[in-house]
Amino acid sequence: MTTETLAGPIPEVACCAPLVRSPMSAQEAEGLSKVLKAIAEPNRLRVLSLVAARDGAACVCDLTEPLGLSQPTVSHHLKTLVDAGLLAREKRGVWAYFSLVPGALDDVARVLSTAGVSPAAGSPTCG
Amino acid sequence: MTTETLAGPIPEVACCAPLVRSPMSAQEAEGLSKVLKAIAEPNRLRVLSLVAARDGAACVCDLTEPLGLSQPTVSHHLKTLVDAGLLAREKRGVWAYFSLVPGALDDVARVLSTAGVSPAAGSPTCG
DNA sequence: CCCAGACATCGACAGATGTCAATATCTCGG
DNA sequence: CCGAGATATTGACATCTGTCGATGTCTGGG
Repeated sequence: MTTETLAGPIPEVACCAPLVRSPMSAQEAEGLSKVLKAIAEPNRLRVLSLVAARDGAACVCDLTEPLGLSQPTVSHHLKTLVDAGLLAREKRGVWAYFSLVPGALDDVARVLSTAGVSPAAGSPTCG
Repeated sequence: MTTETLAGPIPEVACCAPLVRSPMSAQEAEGLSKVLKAIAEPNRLRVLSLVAARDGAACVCDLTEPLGLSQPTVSHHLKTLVDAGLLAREKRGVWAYFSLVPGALDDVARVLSTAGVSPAAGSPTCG
């Protein structure tokens, strides 16, 4: 058990759900909202930005200073982002390294985008 | 005066701020978070979806039933989305019609996307 | 002029959320 | 085995947020 089961099966963002296409069900909205709520917090946005800036891998101690938050609070935000499927956690020795999950942010972006609605972009693995 | 000044100058999402590019300042994160918080709510996601589905224009009375919410609550959510710059409000007679602000959701999508970081997509009007 | 209907605002309330201090857990070196 | 250091968890607290009922405001018809 490397604390893999954090809070379920990850909300799987909502691959292929253009938002601006057909009326969204309450259930779909709930799932997408979970991921968006994870992103829609100033300090978590900065976390994502900082992780990306450090070549995609950062530990907690790298983030407390630039964020100006306590260590528990940073850990809390990181857990939120991992649960949302946006960050991956890798324990390396004493340190825990967090990295962006490839494509996770892009999935969210694709759902919000209205460009994909018209028949133009061929999204992969979306059948 | 068609009730244009609702709650300020609109957070102007964050045209050209790739999120995954350089460490985001607290101020930038605050602004982007305001728009994302507006989107990151299940019923507001459904509002956007419903408005888009009705050819991009819907009044309050069109939304209360499918959402299962009271009229004041729907008005509240609509105001939040208008303040965030995602919806536009047009008073036509007794009815108030809400429509998607063209490009608003796409701006958010572009900020979240990591695709634009590598030199590939030529984003317009971003100099 | 007055009424009916659509929408906005207000006041109140329960639940969610961000934050920290204190503490627990885990890993490495000696 | 023990201590040091990094991270996770817990408990508490203030604040924010979504919701509704009641009420105010505006427009059009008679």
